[in-house]
Amino acid sequence: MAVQLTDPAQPHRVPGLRERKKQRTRDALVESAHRLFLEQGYARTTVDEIAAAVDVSQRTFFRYFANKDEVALAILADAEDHFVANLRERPAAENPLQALRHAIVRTWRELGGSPDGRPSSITAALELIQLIESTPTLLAAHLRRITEQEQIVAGILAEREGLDPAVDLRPRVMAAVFGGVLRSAHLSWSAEVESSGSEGMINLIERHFDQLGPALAGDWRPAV
Amino acid sequence: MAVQLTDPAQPHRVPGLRERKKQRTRDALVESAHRLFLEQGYARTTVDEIAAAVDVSQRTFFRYFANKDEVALAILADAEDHFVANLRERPAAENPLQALRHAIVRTWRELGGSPDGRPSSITAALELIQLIESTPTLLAAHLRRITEQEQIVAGILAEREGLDPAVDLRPRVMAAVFGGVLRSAHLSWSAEVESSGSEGMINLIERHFDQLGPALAGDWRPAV
DNA sequence: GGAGATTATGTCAGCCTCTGCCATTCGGCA
DNA sequence: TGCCGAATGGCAGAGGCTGACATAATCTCC
Repeated sequence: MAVQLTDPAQPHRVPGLRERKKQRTRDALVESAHRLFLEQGYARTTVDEIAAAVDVSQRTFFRYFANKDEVALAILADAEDHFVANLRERPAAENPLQALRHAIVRTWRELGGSPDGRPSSITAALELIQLIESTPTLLAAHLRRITEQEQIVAGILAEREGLDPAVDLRPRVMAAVFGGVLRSAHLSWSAEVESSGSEGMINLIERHFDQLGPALAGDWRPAV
Repeated sequence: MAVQLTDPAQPHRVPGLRERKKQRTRDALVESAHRLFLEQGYARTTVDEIAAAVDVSQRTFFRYFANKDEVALAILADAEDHFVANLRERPAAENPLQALRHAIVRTWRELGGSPDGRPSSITAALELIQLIESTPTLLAAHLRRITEQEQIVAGILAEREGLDPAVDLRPRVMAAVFGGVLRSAHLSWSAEVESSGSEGMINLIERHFDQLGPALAGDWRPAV
């Protein structure tokens, strides 16, 4: 989830200088951190370096991000927000699995298709996924965030279907399954030698979804 | 995975004093750490405290465990080993989903049923699961371990079915789904006010598995 | 436009996790 | 008994992270 630094109570007011400055500092920290992590690795980059790159004290860094993980994973927050929004907009006619699948594919397409001003939020996202898969510490933090997202997804699904998530287990099970499939796709993607861009990622996600039915089917014998 | 400190090359030789001492130190560290974590919380317990409780230097602690997470999660290693062994022993006639389900249920029954000498490895495991769910740092580390386990599970499934895991996505998808279902069950269990023992856990796992089919089914309308 | 209230930032001290290095001690074994 | 390798302890230090306090920047209202 992208942090909302501006006051949400006054949606149409131009944020003051203070807010704009904070946003700029935050963005600069995320960008510098991302660049440094890619250049020298996550562990070999210190918080002091990141702060220095933005000309800010270390203490200030920790006022923007609770820890080093957070600044690294911030890049995925955008995508996650998009996904949640997309899921909420899926037509009621779709069943949960369809809605999830369409929402995630659409999210990747949106991020990949439109270079929205910035060079590309998608490039950074894909770079980050590779970094995550090769950095145990980051992977752990990422997985925790993912499971939090799953709770939200479960809530949306329950709402869609008019179910009480405290009683009916299906939303949570579905969200967990979805999370698993997605993680598996990410892993496959990052393991590829030439990790293709968002097209390759979308392709892998689709293929993994396609295997969900066959995997759960009783008999695996007939080859894929 | 329970660390094997004794020399595996000579299975029938009585381990020497040195090995036994190391095993005792390790066990003591795990036990003390677990007790302290439950008493005062994970974050509020320092490594120094744990080491002091076993009368060992901090430096020695870090020779046994790579980090603080590891000593906490060590308690689940036994259960994980049991599970992997159980999965390998499932008859070939069972399909993957059945094999996974039976293996995990059997694992919990074994741990819960036979108080094997020690007061109860199961009690500690259940306590730990609750601790994990209420401690973000631990949860992150736990999730990372779980996903590593999933790779192993995927390998076993591929072997069972005679598939090449590099080509066929089904083993990995199945392993990821299984991991998701299990994690969901753990979460449900730990959220219960009066978290019943292993019986309650087994019951929840069964119920979550039962919801797997219905969750993936097209139509959710007919209530559970 | 300025006084005073808010808020962001910097500095500093300090705790905790984790690591490398070297000296010492302990168990295994001839 | 004496030697060798393994385990341990102590120490110094890097790096993540936090609380407390002072300073500087912005905002608000007159």
